[in-house]
Amino acid sequence: MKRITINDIAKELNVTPSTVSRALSGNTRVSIKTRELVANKAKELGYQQNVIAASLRKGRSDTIGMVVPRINRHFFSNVISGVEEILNPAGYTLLIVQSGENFIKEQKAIGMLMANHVGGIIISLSVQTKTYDHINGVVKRGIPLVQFDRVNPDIESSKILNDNFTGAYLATKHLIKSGYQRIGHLAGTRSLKAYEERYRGFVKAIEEEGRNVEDCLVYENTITREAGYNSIKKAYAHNSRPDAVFCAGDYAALGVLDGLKELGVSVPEEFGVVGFANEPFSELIHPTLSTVEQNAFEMGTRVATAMIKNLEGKHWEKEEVIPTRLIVRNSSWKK
Amino acid sequence: MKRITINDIAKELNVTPSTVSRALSGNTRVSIKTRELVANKAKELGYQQNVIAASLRKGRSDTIGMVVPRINRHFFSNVISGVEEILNPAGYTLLIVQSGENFIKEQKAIGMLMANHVGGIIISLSVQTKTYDHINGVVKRGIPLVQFDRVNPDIESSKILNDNFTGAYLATKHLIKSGYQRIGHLAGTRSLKAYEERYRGFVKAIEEEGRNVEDCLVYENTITREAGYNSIKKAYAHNSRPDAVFCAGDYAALGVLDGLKELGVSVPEEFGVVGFANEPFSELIHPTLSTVEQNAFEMGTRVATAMIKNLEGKHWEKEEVIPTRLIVRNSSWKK
DNA sequence: TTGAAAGCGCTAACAT
DNA sequence: ATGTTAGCGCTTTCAA
Repeated sequence: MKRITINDIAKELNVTPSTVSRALSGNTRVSIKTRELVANKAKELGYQQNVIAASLRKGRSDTIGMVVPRINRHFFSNVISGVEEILNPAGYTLLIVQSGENFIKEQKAIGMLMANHVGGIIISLSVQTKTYDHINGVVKRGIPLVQFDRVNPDIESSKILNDNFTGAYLATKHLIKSGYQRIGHLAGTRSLKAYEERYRGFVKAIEEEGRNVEDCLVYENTITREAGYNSIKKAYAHNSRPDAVFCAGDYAALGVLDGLKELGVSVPEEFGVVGFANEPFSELIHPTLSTVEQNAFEMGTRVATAMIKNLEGKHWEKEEVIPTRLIVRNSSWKK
Repeated sequence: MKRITINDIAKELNVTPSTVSRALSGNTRVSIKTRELVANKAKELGYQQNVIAASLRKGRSDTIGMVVPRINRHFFSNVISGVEEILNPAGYTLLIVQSGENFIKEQKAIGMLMANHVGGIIISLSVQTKTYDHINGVVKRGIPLVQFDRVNPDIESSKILNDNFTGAYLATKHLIKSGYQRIGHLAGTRSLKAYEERYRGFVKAIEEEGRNVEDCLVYENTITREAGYNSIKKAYAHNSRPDAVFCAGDYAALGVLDGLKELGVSVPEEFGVVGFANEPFSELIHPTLSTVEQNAFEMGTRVATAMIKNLEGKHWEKEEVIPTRLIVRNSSWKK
């Protein structure tokens, strides 16, 4: 079963391939009649454009590459959905690659996308990434770049970010207003701006109340369930134990709840917990977890919109910030 | 910044592009010395193959297309990871598209993949899909096809399946052995073979005990949390109410637990619940949910392996079944 | 062991 | 409004 090409259509209609090509792309310099003729014949023969040939000729393609750390994270898979929502109807195709939070794989992914001549690249950096030659290479080649969530601020590109600062600020403020006295923070790695911002939001809220951050228990690099569990156990051995924590991630918060249950501490009566990310499980556990919601889907649509702007030629380097929202559930007092 | 082509390398080395092409692909008909020379010059100039041009010329590409209902489902995103684990090291690139459980989008996705001249297609059908011309078109064009999980048995292709039957059988058997008397089943749509099999496994276990399926409460098309909730409420109004249910999905089981909590029925003392899929939340909720685990990652590696076999030319149509495993947690008695 | 030449299917500049 | 021509970068047959 041979594929139908524009030459086949041209022959059947006694016109040249150029005319068919123009007709198919809706060029107005082809008569309406011919355009209809071509369209009908194309449908009749079951013609399907060979986009490979087209992009070779045009020197660019309508495929957009996207590099994410992990596809099976709620946040990323929803950003992807948002991106597709915009990109597909606009005629673009998404090529998704996972870096697996691995620097080498991230480099390879970029190389693969370049070899495939993608029209643009969307990326959220791996935690391991500390050097940026591979990303700069993309920019140097003139390929439109959009960074999101885990971005490098020094690279020239559109950047779409979550409002981590405000989310963290509101979460901490909420714990304070709820009457908790000694509020701790389980932070992520400071080298990632997202976590750094959450830390800063926490600090702002604490200081605004005239309290002293030095008095707060802050654990760094504590984002897994296990780390959360261990840290609350350790905190309880501390002489100035906290009575609430704001966690930079829901998994850490989950670990904290595990530990508190084991210690026989009641939540939210004796201890308040707020997480970050609104993972699907956060409303399913007991008690349900107060958390900060990131609008992943909207982030995706904004990412895609920025990419299209870039593809349309305008040097679109705007930095956009997506608002976050505090969701109060049962792991903290409603106040 | 112009891209380096094999012509650039050829000119610098005073050989022809053909030689460079052969050298780069490791053809032994090129002298070792020339091959080294070419390799070094390629690295020096930063050459990167233009896979678009190569696949146009070769008439096939090393890109594999994959159509899944939704990327943000635990099961599918893990199958994808498994596929990538095998495909990427073998030099293939995965192009992922979501059908969003929508028939039209599924058709479009297939069309897009064909237009991109993918070397093969991997698919798990949408729930809506009832006609199969688009899939048959793939087979007719001679493009290797691998179906997984949600497959159409009549289409000639490799098929990788979960052992839904045994999983369901073991789950139901477990409820019986635990001493529950009247066991119900929340089923999925019967038009999907996976759900049909789960139903059959349930029936087999029931009948094997000399019980009568007609006595069991079976609700069809009940896989969401809400549907699970509603059905348990309805079941409790029933004159021969069940004291256990095997659910074809974890979300329905979650809804059942919601309903039971509201009804003041204690689990597992008065009522047993087993789900299916081992969704991440199933071990986080209270009580933790007994369920049937599907090995999504392994399914992915098997899918990819089957695809490679097909690409290597052998007509590889084997049907493979991945074992499932019962995980007993606190929503049913351990027996 | 290497070169010459053709062509994959399409688009676009330049005719007419 | 349509045709002519060239070529994107690569692979591959045929020839030397």
